[in-house]
Amino acid sequence: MNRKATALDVAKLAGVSRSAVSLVLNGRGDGNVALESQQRIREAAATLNYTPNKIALSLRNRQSRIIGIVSDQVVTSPFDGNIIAGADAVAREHGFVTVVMDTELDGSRDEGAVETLLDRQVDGLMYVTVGLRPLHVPANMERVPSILANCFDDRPEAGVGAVIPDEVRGGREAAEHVMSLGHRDIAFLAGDSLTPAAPRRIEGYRDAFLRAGLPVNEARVLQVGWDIDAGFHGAMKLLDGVEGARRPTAILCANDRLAIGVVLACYRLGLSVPQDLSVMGYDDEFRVAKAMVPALSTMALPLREMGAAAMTALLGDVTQHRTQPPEGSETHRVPGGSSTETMVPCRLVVRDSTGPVPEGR
Amino acid sequence: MNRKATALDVAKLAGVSRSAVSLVLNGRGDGNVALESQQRIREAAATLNYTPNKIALSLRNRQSRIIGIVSDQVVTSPFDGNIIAGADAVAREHGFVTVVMDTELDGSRDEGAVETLLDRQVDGLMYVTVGLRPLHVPANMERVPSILANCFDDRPEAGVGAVIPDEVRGGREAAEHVMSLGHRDIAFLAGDSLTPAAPRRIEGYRDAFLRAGLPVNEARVLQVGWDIDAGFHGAMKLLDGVEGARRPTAILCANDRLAIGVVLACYRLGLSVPQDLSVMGYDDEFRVAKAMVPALSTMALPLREMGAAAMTALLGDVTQHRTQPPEGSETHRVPGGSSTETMVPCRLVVRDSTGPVPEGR
DNA sequence: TTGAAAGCGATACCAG
DNA sequence: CTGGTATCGCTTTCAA
Repeated sequence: MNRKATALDVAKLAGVSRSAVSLVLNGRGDGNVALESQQRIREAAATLNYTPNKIALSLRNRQSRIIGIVSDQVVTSPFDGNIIAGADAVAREHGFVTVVMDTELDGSRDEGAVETLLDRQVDGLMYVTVGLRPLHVPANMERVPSILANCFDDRPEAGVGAVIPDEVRGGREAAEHVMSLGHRDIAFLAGDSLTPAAPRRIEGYRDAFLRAGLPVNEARVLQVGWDIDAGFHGAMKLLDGVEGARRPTAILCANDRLAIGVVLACYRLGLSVPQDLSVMGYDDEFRVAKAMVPALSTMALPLREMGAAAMTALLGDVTQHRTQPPEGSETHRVPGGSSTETMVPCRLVVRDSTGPVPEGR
Repeated sequence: MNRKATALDVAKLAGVSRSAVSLVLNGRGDGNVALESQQRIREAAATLNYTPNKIALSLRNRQSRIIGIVSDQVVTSPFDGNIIAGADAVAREHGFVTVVMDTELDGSRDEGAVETLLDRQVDGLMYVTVGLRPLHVPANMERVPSILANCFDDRPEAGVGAVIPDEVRGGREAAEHVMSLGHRDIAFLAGDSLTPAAPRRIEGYRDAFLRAGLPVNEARVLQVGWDIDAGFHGAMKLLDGVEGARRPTAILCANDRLAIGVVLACYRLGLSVPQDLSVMGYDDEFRVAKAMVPALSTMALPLREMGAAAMTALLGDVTQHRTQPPEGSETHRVPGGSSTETMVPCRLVVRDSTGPVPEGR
């Protein structure tokens, strides 16, 4: 627990002044400090195991190199987690650290979280949500460069930039995948209309039919919820007691857990996947989609990419911002730049739960 | 983006000195500052929306009020996530903030993470792992108060305290639960022996038989892995083509995903759960165990509690530590106090996947 | 080429 | 009861 070495300790050991230490260790030694002094300084720093105190640095530079992340719910979901992981990796590359505050779905807590983070002098702020949704951006967020990931500003003018997945396209490409296998009677088991994710995926599903010149059978679209049991009961409704020719040949699910429920229902009814019925998930949930029996074909959410893209944009803003302030001018956040909506495409993952349409259908 | 107000601004507006501001705002005003001055100071602070700069505070107090958390893999698992959530809640209550660095299972990165965190002057460190396991504690961790959650020091002397779940007891109580329903031929589908979790749960399973005065049938214990497909194939081995009377009547799984696989296999074989076979999970994974069809009986890991317990112990150490340093003494981390292993019990959750043993077994 | 000094923002001690 | 001053650790400017 010995106290860490300071620049002064290094200076003493090397027999020079603090300033010299600072210069040398920041690469501005050449042309300012004698070469032999530089050498001694570096050695001293090494033996003392010196690293500058980031807190002092932050105070001095008025820049903490901390990015605050406010999250819906990191906790229980792989979703936020992966976005944050992607963001964090980019931040780390640039010498930033992230601190995340989780509101655990208590919307009233986000103002406080932003406040705390701002008090800590974060250089930028990112708001991440588990599911795609409009966000009422906490008031103080605009005090520093900010960005939204997996959510978007609920005000029409879109004050804060956002990075979101292209759900419409995802839904469309999922449908096109099974269509390419010959399926025409395709059901869609959606989550709910509380968040825009399901509606957008459904929109994509409709687009696919439109593009293929096929009619959409609205009775095939069921909004059932998001969990395994919802998938199970939804599939039962679609399949149980329904004679073969009137059954859909493929079921698209709005997430992988629904797909588990569907497969469960199929097995219970003695149906094989994908021989009798093709099933698709959505999300490519870690340790689930790939490990299912059969392994799930699914539409992977580009979570890490979204996090990385969001952080890249944010860091751009942060560093730009930093060099800017003309000392005392009431700089308002410049619209433009990051205050746009960036759509990241989803990725089709074909595994074993989708196959050719059964003979005669 | 106007620069935040400083104590000096408040002092100016109130027409007093910085020191007065400091005293009043820290509750030490009475008896030191005139009442009317206090009033003016408070007003000034309010109108300027003043909050002290935490960075300056940290520098001054040599205490950052930041706890660093190094994690295996927050990202993709609800496991770490919940531990961290529990820890974070406690930290927040005490005015601390946590910053977590995820090594994403790259063991070589934890030294670096600890280094970064230490550079940031964290007041304490916590190491969290996804699965229970022995940990080679990174060298520098001992420079500040530290604790392990869901892992334990691999050195025999146990230098660093740890909070872990009582897996042996969990395994035993899971077995006792189905025994209480009349089951005697009980199989155990374990993960693997790479981590201590499965072996300990198996040990508990054996304990249950021992206590009940029953023999353990070692052929009923299968170490298959941790995923859905492993559960599926494990169950197939146990059930497929095996005549009724020679089948186990209950299968205990080392996690909930294995249990999903087992149920999948049962349905495929035309077996009902729990009428023909009782199935138990482990972990009580969020959005999985409860939503399964049938809802899974399981042994809940006390993740939040573990996180909370670990943070409570750590904070105790941190604050104690702080008042202690006799200025320049080579204080070594005192063994005792938190450097013990705390076992947190798991919680039996009975749902619909376990039931009375079938007639005649 | 080097060292001394001025902040960054806040606290605490100590004269006045 | 109050205000000046040193300090935390570092960077940067300015003289010597």
